[in-house]
Amino acid sequence: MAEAPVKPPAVRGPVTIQDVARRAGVSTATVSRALAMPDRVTDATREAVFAAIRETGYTPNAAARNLRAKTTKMVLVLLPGIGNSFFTPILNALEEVFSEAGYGVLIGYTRQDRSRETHYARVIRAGQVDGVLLVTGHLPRDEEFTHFPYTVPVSLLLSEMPGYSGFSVFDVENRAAARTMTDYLIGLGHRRIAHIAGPTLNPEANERMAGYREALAAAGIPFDPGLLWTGATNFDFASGEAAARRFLDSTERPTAVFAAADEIAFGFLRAIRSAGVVAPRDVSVAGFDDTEYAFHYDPALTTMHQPRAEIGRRSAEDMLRRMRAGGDPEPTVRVRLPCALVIRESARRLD
Amino acid sequence: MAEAPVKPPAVRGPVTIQDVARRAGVSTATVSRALAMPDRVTDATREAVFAAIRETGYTPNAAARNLRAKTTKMVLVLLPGIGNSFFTPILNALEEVFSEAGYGVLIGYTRQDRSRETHYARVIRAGQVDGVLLVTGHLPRDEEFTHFPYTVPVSLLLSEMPGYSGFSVFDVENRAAARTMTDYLIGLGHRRIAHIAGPTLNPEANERMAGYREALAAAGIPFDPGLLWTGATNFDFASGEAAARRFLDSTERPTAVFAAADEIAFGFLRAIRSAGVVAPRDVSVAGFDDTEYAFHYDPALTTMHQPRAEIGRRSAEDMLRRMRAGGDPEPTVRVRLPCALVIRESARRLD
DNA sequence: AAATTGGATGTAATCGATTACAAGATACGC
DNA sequence: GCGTATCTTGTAATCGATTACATCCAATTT
Repeated sequence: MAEAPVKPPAVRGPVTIQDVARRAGVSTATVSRALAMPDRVTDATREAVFAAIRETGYTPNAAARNLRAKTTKMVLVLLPGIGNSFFTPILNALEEVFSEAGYGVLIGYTRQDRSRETHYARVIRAGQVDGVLLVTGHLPRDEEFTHFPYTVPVSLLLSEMPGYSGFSVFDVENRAAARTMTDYLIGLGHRRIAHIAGPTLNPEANERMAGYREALAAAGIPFDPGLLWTGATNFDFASGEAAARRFLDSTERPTAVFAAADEIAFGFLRAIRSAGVVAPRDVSVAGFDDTEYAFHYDPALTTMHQPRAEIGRRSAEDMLRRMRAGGDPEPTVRVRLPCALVIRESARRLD
Repeated sequence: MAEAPVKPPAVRGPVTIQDVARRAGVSTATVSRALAMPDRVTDATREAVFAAIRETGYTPNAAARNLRAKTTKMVLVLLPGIGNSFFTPILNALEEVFSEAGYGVLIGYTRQDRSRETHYARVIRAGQVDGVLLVTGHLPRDEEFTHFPYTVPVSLLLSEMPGYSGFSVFDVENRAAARTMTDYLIGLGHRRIAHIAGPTLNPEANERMAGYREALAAAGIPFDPGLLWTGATNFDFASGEAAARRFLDSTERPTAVFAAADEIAFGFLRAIRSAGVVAPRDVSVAGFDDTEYAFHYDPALTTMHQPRAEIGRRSAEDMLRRMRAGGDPEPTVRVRLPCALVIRESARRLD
């Protein structure tokens, strides 16, 4: 008899409200009430119920509760599924707010795949979630989304969908931010400034491009189509590398390059370095996003800070408000946050 | 009459199996059967049911199904909630396999917070998920996890838990990998090799440290405690920066530094660079993980590749197998994958 | 032509919680 | 001492699907 035997949990298998009621000597209704409205039962009853719950290790069955309450306490977050480290702060903030409020966070990666979009649309229609947050840049191509009102509240994060309505939108002032960055580069004395644009079909990418052109125009610098590098299919390293080939092949290279995303800038920086071109010595480079690596890269990247965590937090709070409203047509909101210029090492004053 | 009015969906609000049954002129049992076992109903009936489903836009209610079937088709993935870009490939692979199999992926960030761990333990006990994947490095401190068998299958990813049993474990050969890396640095002519260890309490960090010491011993290099830099609280930039201060203050600096994680290496690289020390010119640096930035950093990082996506995929497949087994005590597995040395630019032969 | 077989379908119980309603108990006022 | 208001608790319906069992009908066998 070397050690005391480990005492197994009192009850194995699913403990139901019936078990608790029997043990506490009350009805299931009373157990339910003791849990939901503790002050509607006598002190003695409450004690007995809680004791029985403790002894049995009871946890209410979620499916039964959901069925009755027509609510699931779950939200679905749809992400594109590529370049995910960018989305991490958003996801983190969302999980923080939602789990605090007792909601579970279901994630779905659509990977731009239509069948995966319909898959998740079915999850929504099946009443498996109380709300949906789209961080994909577009609506799932499914009937669920072709008509307003939707069965559950829907929010758009980081991008808007002109022409559609019925959801809250949380994004940043892409155009103004790109304008600010370009103004900054111009202020450093640059006049031949290239822009590595994001995906052509992406609204944010186009806003950033517009901001870039706006700044040039305001400074009286004629727009040179040869310095607008499009063709990116994503905000990723590869797009930066493609741009680097263009840069290196140029007869007259730009003195500054403004990338539509940090990852694009990193891909660009790495690729030109292989050719012996170093930023900021030989060319100034700026990014957009202020991802965690912007600070830690070499050179530290001058970029526009996007308040990703704040977008996550605020959209989660708005979603909670709308979900709690029940079926009522709770008003949606349109939140557009400013970005902040973060000056680091990768761009410098032109000699 | 400028445009054709948009036709709203046939039915608004939740469509139940009753609605479909009524419309198809059959009983709810038949609808259910037409869906679950199409060959057990006549062609005509099946047609009628499917037509009714199409017309009404019916989707089975998940809660009702879960309640009856005692299954939720959901898995919970618990993550530490810090340094998340490292976990992204795992999460991606998990979502891919699970959603393909019709399972939803619920994420939870524990942030090492006890209350958050119990929160998610309650989610598990409530029968809200059919399986749990822990990527947190430790078991949630909750009664649910103090006794085997658990209510649902549990798997451990990236770390093991000596002394506990009942779950499948998927990790990498940390010790052998660290040995290989250290051997490689020794092979480059280095003898004063420092190791920036991971968190003291982290088993993987300790295995890597053991591999480092093993290699030194095998090469006949006496272990110098002054070159084992502990004190990291996480596998993050900050720990690398702290190590950099130690490096810069050293009277006799090591010629090579092996960091227990890529992010630690990046933090180290950036901090020494501020002091004018450049890798690999002045010091060779190696990492561990092979995160996406290892390739894109400057200098490109020599590191050990951890097959994160494969860990995600294989653990998901094992989990599916165990969940499908129902309540039977399906055997667990122990998968330990090898890492691969990835030679890039940050470490070089000692002159 | 009657008996038997098998396939298709319907009826109703079931999963586990919540909650409207009913009933019982207690206290209070007259 | 009795009626009424208030508070507590129990009974039973309900949420929407699945499925064991019963039933019905047509095809096959004798």
